[in-house]
Amino acid sequence: MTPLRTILHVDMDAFYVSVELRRRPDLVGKPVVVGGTGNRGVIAAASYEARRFGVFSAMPSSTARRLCPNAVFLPGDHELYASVSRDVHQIFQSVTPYIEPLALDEAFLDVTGSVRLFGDGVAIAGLVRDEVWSALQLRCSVGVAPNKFLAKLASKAAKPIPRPDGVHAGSGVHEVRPGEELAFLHPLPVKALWGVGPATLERLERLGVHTVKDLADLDESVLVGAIGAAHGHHLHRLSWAEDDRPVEVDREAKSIGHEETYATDLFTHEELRRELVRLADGVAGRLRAHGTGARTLQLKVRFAGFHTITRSVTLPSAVATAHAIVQAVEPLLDAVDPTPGVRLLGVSSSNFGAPAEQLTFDDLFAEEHWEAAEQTVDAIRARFGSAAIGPASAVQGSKLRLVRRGAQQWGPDQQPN
DNA sequence: GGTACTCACCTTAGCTGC
DNA sequence: GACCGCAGCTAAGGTGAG
Repeated sequence: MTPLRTILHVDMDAFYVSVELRRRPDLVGKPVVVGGTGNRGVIAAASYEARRFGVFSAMPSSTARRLCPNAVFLPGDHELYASVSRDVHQIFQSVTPYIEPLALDEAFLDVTGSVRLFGDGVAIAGLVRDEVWSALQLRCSVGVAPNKFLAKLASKAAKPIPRPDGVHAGSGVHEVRPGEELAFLHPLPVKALWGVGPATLERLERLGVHTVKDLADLDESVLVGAIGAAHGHHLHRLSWAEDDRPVEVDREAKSIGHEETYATDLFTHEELRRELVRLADGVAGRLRAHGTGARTLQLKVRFAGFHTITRSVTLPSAVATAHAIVQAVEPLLDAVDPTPGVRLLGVSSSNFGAPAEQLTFDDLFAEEHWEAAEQTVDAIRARFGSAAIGPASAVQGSKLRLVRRGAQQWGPDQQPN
């Protein structure tokens, strides 16, 4: 029997849009979307007024334009949202040190040890909401429950509701009390469960499972047979409101990667290599910032028809320079036929460890020089910005294009005419 | 016909060493 | 030398989340 916990899930309401509205108050109450402005972009966030027209995050920008032609489309500013997110987390810190960030706009808070100081979970949720509003002029919804999974569903139940006739205010805070878990959980559609996406939903519906109760009543062995052992056991436990995962304060990243969709497809190895150098440069910089290196490097290629392949290589020792990453990944890229057209290229790194431990003396000597050079680049970027300097081989002729991290978070921008 | 980016985790298959 | 079972690793693809 696990001790009773009080977990909050705090979810900012239309976060990116709300941050934009602070500097564009003239747009308050209007349909506003933030995301990729180009035809290959997607929506990152939509105001509740835009949601009334069926516009939601992750929707292709072109679809959103069709559904809501009057919406104001704003390009995203990832660095600004990250900065505001840090301000929000400062407020969380005032009620508990046990914070697990899930994304820029949401986090779990374990406030079990804070109730004696601040009151019960609902009181703490109210405190957080009030402080976020008064300090930052941002709204959030809070779920209160004995575990993470229920807290997350509860925060969703507290959200504003966009309907064709208008936006209806949500409760702001929703609590699932101990003993009331199944009454809250079982009527929900099964796709509300964390871990049920389109593919799993289709398999579950083939078994006649539509609600969480249907899933709970299903024999666990049937579920495991349909969706696999790990996933099946996990979902079965969730359907009975069982979730003892702790709020993890210091989660270490296990992979670091960059990928980019291009406004127009690439057809030559020369173009691909140039993009590979840019991506490797970005990945290497982040590896060094984390004070680590990576042994496994993965190349991702998405072709014009959306078919995607991955190719990976595991090195004998970890690397942390763009030079070494390009050396490792380039042969994988050379084996790819780009003639169908490449719309996306990505490089990611995993299997972290201290770099350059097992190299030969000659390798080490050369790698040390690259590392020193790239550390100098890090220092220049820290002072003058990430677009101030970059590898010459990533630049074509006079067309300097050093995109800062997050600048194309939601797809390529609209192409100038 | 339209689908970004980043990260985590799982499954399956193949290979290697014992 | 051939084969088996097992564990561990790697590679590739898939799924899901926010």
